[in-house]
Amino acid sequence: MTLSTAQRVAGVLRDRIEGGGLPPGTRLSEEALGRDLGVSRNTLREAFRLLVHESLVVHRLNRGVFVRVVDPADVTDIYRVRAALERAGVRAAAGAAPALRAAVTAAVDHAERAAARGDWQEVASADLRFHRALAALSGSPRIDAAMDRLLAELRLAFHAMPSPRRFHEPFLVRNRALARLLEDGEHAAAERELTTYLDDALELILGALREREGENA
Amino acid sequence: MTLSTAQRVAGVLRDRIEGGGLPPGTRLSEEALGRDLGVSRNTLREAFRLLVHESLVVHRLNRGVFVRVVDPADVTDIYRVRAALERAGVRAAAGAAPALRAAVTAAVDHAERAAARGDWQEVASADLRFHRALAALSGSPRIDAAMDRLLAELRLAFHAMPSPRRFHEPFLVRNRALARLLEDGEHAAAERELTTYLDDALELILGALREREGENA
DNA sequence: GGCTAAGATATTGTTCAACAATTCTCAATA
DNA sequence: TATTGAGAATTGTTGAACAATATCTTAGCC
Repeated sequence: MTLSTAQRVAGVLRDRIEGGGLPPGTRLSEEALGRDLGVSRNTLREAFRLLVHESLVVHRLNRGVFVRVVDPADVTDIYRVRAALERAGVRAAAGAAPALRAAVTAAVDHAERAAARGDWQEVASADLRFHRALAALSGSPRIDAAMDRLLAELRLAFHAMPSPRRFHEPFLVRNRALARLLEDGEHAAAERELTTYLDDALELILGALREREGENA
Repeated sequence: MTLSTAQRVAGVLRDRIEGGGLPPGTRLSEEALGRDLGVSRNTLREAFRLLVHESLVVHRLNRGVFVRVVDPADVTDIYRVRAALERAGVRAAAGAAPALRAAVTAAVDHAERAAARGDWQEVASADLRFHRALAALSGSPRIDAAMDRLLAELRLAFHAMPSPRRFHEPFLVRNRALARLLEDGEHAAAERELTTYLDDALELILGALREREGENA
């Protein structure tokens, strides 16, 4: 066993949260969960800390931990950071390792193949990989880790999205265009396109969140 | 008491680490520290998690927690991320809230006053505040938090620096120049200057680390 | 009826003691 | 010198207990 119990428990909870089994806002009771998963409260608390670090849950003193609720302000902020990190990647594209540049194109290829066979879940996943690959062009472990955390947070917000197809389809062609600009060394143009790209995506998500907000009111 | 015991303990350890009382590489024994601070092992472990989150310590399974050792590769990476975040701030300067822009100038003023009276410790602190203020121009809570973590990590590396004056003095005038470019709306020039600025600072630190490396060999 | 306040209940925060699992130490051996 | 293996030391995990805090209930009041 190379993973601690707390790490395994955190893994189970992570899956349940990302799978929708534990919707945003749910309170994670120490006693109930500990009994359910067969671990002590102390170990469960260590698992909670790990998830707090991934910002999948929030911890409120004397009140417990809750599945993170990602509101429109959070989404806006996440896109601000993404813009900073992905732009840095695009800027570094010229001097990036060939393997890192290849990963960008590979992600776009993958997304297009998934779209061709109508697997929109996989398209969504490949799209996230594409953006992570953009940021990874910087060759920075800390930027990679930051992107992973940001995209995990964003996945929580995507739970509120109705149709993955409606959201991802328009961006397939833009991903390809962006990848081509990078291959051709058009860095300034790529940076400009990336900026408007992210702005448009943000607007789409905010629109969907507002709709869902309306439903629940 | 609005702070948990674990948070207070983490605070004590943070001070000891940043104050140099616990040098990089030191192993933090649960039994010894718990006895010293008068808290149980479980509480101490929660405090450790908080410090791991701040990346002041690292946790190795079954081996314990150690004060973080920041090596040249880390410093280089930290500067990569800083460049991404501070450049994003500079880019957002035009539309930033007046209070955020004022904070940049205020930090430069503060540093110059501290230098005038020879308080180089305070100059160092004001310099960090200046760079945090640059990143904060984005108006993003996540970028602010990320910068705080990065600068905390960097402070660990500064322990190896011989003279704060030798390192910070040359940058006083460049800080002022950068702030002025921002005030005058010269954003492109500011971004260029920031890039070379950070490259130069990185070289200086790496040089100092290499020197110290030589001493210990 | 609705509101406030006091008390009862449930949950988290912290400690302790014990044992299991893993790593480290170091002497004996080839 | 390198290796191995037993013993020591340390971390990982558990369960129970009590304290501190939050939440719920209910009695009393307007």
